[in-house]
Amino acid sequence: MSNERHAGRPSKPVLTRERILQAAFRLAKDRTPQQFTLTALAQSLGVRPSALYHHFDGRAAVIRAMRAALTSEINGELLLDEPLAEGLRSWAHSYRDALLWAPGAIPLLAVLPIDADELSFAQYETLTSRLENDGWPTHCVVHAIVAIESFIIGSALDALAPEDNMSPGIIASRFPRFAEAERVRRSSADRPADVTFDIGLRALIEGLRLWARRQEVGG
Amino acid sequence: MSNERHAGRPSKPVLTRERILQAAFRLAKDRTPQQFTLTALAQSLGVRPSALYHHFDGRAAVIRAMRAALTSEINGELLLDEPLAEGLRSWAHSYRDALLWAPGAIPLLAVLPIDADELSFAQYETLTSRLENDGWPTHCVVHAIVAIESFIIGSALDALAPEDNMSPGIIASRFPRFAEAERVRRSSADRPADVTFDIGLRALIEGLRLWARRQEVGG
DNA sequence: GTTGTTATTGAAAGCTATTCAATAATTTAC
DNA sequence: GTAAATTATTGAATAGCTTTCAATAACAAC
Repeated sequence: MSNERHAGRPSKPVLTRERILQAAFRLAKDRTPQQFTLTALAQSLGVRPSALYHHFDGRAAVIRAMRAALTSEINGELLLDEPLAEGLRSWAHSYRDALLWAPGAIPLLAVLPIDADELSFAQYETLTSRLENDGWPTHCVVHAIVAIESFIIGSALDALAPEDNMSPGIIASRFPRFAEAERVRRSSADRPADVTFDIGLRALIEGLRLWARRQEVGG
Repeated sequence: MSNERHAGRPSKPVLTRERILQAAFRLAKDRTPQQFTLTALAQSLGVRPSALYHHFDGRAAVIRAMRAALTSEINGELLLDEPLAEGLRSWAHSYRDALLWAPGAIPLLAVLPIDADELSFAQYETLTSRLENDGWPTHCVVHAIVAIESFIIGSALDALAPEDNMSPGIIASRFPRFAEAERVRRSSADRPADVTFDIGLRALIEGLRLWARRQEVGG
């Protein structure tokens, strides 16, 4: 029972950046950002909060590292799938999946100033090449990328909301048409938020492609 | 100089819910969520933090009230504009504008569990009616609404990022095609985020309309 | 005028992040 | 092999946060 640790360096190292990050993601899964504290993180690792400062510069640094870890989970290779629309969709799904893997982390990340990293730029470069090679005018490319990314992030936030968020319940009688439409949507086998994401994504990509075509012709 | 206030009820009431909310929005404009504290809010009102508890149940209640205020800024009437696509676009712009009016509030709101309120439901009901009257199949309606709303929220978050967020700067040489495409986008007179939002919104609406049409025919 | 209600201050408890000295184990240097 | 340096932890201390509650003073009702 002498699992007690004293002050001083432990015989076997207790913490690593990886272990801390793992615990951070575990914690983020079922905590609100306010409940995501270094105290709780330390406790889940059986360690004092100050010990974390040997591996990270503080709470914000932990969260930045989490974002980097999530970013690296996005599979940029998928962008090369054929045809283009297919590659875009696969990549977008991979992006959203990575975000949803740690639900509690999304608002956490949304709150920090975003410093686009190396890896994100690499993916943007790939995206740009694919779009341009497919005939998209240069001035359309970044608009398309940002629009898709915005949709992905908004959809991830939507997926966080409780599933019955859109069900008026008692209010149903006062908003009958919407209540019925929502009932229909929820009758699907899959999670409504997932279905909506796929539908919206396809629609957005198709709409952007049509727009880019018109830009091409019109000048 | 005897502006000093003692303990005890002041001669003229110092606080009202409205005054507190005004100050909260002012504060949210240039503070991160972490810096959005009741202490700071109280100070900006020349009052002690505990005084706020007479008007709101706490920090979360203040933020909820801010969300309600923002929601009421969204102009649902615009949904009735003709034609449908035009109404949708006006409404979406009004929605995003309301969010952007208090930039610091967006991450704040994104963090709280979202309890859709009366007013949101009313707008959803209007939306549903418009779409159905325009021939959209019932099972398409809520997917379309949620997709558009996700895009709006994602775009609002995007507009929060520093403007030069996407400019690789020194990294330009390593990602030449993207760097050039982004340079072109930023050469526009308007704020890039605003332009992208309008483009993406049109594309999304067009894509959704095409999809809904196909659903109509195919069953 | 007394009594009750209201809106504030002030004090206190219990969180939090962060800093830094103290400590002990390991690694390095000689 | 031992001394010195480095490393990874604990423990204590500070400062700021939210929240609760008693104390206070003005106003309102009767």
